[in-house]
Amino acid sequence: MFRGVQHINMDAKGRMAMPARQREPLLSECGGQIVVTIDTQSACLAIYPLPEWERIERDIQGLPALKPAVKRFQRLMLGYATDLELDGNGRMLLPQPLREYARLEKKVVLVGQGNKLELWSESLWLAERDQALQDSGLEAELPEELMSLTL
Amino acid sequence: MFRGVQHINMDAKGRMAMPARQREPLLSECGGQIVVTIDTQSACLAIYPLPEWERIERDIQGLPALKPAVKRFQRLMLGYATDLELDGNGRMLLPQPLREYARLEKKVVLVGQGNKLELWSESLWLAERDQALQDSGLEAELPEELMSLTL
DNA sequence: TCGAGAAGTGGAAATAAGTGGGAATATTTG
DNA sequence: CAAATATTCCCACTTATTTCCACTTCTCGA
Repeated sequence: MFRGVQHINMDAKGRMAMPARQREPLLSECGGQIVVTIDTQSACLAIYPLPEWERIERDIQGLPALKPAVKRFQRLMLGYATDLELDGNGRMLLPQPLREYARLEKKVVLVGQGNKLELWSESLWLAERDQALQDSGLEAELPEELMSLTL
Repeated sequence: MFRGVQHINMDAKGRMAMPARQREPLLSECGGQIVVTIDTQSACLAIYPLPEWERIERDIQGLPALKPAVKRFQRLMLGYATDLELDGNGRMLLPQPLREYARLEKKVVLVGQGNKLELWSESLWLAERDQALQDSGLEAELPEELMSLTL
């Protein structure tokens, strides 16, 4: 399970050190083999351990490809999906197309989401977070499902 | 069950001694494994014993993620959720993103809330408490659910 | 009121993590 | 085919984190 928010610096070569806390599970679960793709809803990347991605990939390919919207979704998710390995120092080298998609600069944020990690540019993450916090302030805006949660 | 309000000092490294009163239940219930996340309504943190958090996590992940407001809520709650353990001296080390979110300085306040603990900066806690006390004076403002309580 | 034990606090040393640079290898291009 | 450029791999340094130990303060009981 991936949890926690971490602020990370990407170096000039596009390398990013995977924080030790997340590195352990990645190495033990899949020997450091991961898949990175885009999030089609937001300008961020999704990072999966290889076995988890393979399950998702099957699900995506099982969708009815005749529907144009589904087909487009498949193109994006599967198209951008890229195999990566952690190098000897536990760093990931992010390919340029992915970096561009998520507008990643030096400062990035890694966010645990249970079965996957999300990677954001710091500025976009802060904007997203503040929007979410505002939402929570306006009770009227919240879907009913949220109101009935027992926290 | 966590009860009581306690004023605590955080040291320069962000370490905070869990009061002995709360430490017992935490150690027996989950071996000192806890999860800390943010409260999206207020600038404070929520501290759960791991098993209790896992229940909540399931509930949150079961929500309809297609609604943008729900997705944002999930990102925040799951993203900030961080595993922690009590160290040999019964202290918690709070990660910086969480400390920043709740604006925690040296003086913090730990508030028992039954199944969880809340952690506040002392100054924000005092302001929140005074506000809550004022609200309670104005009966007209209180939701119906409150009015029907037997205290 | 004094003493013993528990709880809280602080800091230093050891270890681990993060960062940057450079050399070697591969790739592209003229 | 050679030169220039890009990529990968590896090593070394710096910074941060963790662990451990020792001291102080508080609490409870005699």
